[in-house]
Amino acid sequence: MANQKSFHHRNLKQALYEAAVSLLDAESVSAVTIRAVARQVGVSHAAPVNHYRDRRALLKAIALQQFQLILDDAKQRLQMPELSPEQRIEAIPEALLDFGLSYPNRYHLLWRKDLIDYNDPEIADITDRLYNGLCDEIQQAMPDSPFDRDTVAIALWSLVHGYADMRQNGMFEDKVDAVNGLPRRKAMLAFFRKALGIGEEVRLRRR
Amino acid sequence: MANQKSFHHRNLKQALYEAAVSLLDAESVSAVTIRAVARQVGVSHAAPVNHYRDRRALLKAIALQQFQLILDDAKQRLQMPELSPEQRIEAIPEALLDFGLSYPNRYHLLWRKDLIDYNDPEIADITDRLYNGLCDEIQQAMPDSPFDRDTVAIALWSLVHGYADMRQNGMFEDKVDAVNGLPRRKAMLAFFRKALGIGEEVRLRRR
DNA sequence: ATTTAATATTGACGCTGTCAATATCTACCA
DNA sequence: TGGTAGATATTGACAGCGTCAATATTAAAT
Repeated sequence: MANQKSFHHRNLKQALYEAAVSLLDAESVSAVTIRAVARQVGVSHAAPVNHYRDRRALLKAIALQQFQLILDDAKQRLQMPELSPEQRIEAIPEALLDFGLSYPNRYHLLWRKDLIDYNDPEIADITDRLYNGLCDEIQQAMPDSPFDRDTVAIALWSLVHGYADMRQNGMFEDKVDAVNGLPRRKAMLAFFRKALGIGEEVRLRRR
Repeated sequence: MANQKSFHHRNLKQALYEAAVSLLDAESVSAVTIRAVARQVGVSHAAPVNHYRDRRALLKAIALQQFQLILDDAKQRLQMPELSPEQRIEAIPEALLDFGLSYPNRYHLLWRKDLIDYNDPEIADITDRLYNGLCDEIQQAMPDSPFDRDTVAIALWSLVHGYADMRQNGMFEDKVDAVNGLPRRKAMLAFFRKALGIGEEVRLRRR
């Protein structure tokens, strides 16, 4: 007999997860409902409870995975040879920014405190790893600064988070800086680099 | 006869608005439901429809009012005499930041694209006024820059928005910079000011 | 006073998350 | 092999939500 469509889904948990992410990317986080995900996979509305206790558990699973993707990307950037100090400092922010611009809905979910429990040990662990990683690089690259590590880290994090969030909600567009010809995102980081006080200045293209 | 509790609420629209803001501040935007607001005011669940077409209309009214408060605050800051160029540039960002830290739930609502329609003429008008105001001040204060106005405006806006948003979701706390003794929020702006290339440096307190 | 417009109520619909009771399948053990 | 225990899925229910339609009440205008 054909076991292709058995009563028991072969890997329902995985299927639910993928359907959820798909809905998240295509629609928004509000479209990621237990029932919609179940419908998408073709099971009954209460089937997911065996794999995800409730909606928040499903969203947490998604968030954890996305944080991991960002962390992996950042690690990979930091393994490149011969990085300048500012490149090392900007590795994690760039990873956050790339992710945020590539997957705006997933990114937005990561910072919804009504949906994600930041006191959850797993969530706290991975967000701490990202933040502490940034602080470490700042400490390494600029041990003498009129600001403590946290100030620089928070400023840099706020900058990329703010930009990613505003791009996600459509407030800004991705134009090119009219003076130096850089994409806005790069121009913004180059501007910020002046505050770091390390690295080269941006050269004027005209004027 | 006592007209205190007539069938027709004297000013239901205002009462609904106030109840909604109260719920928003005390709980979160998800607590601002048509039915909860109606309950709070003591009318039936469908009474609000006469004053706010639907939930989004209610949230829009709140958002408009809050944007106006921010704009008014910014205008007031800009009317102070003898402002330095960087003070003028930072007036609107500071107004955003103050508001965001004072009313985190209201602030968060302002940037929820699933709840607020940024193409709505009134919303677009007031957000444009804020953004253009910032650009104007930047243009005035630093006409010669290796970055165009928008880059500087977006960087500054992103910085304060990112910080306010992360404070709102609890990622950061309001500590004091361990090196220069400034509150994080001020230290962050002072750090950023270095990128502007105008104004004084922050002085070290120790080290 | 009577009509008209504004405003409020009641009840319904389909959606949601979640729970309890039931059904079915898998796996393991006698 | 047969049978049972545990995992997994279904069905049905409940309350809360936004929203609409039908109805009732009040205020204002004629």
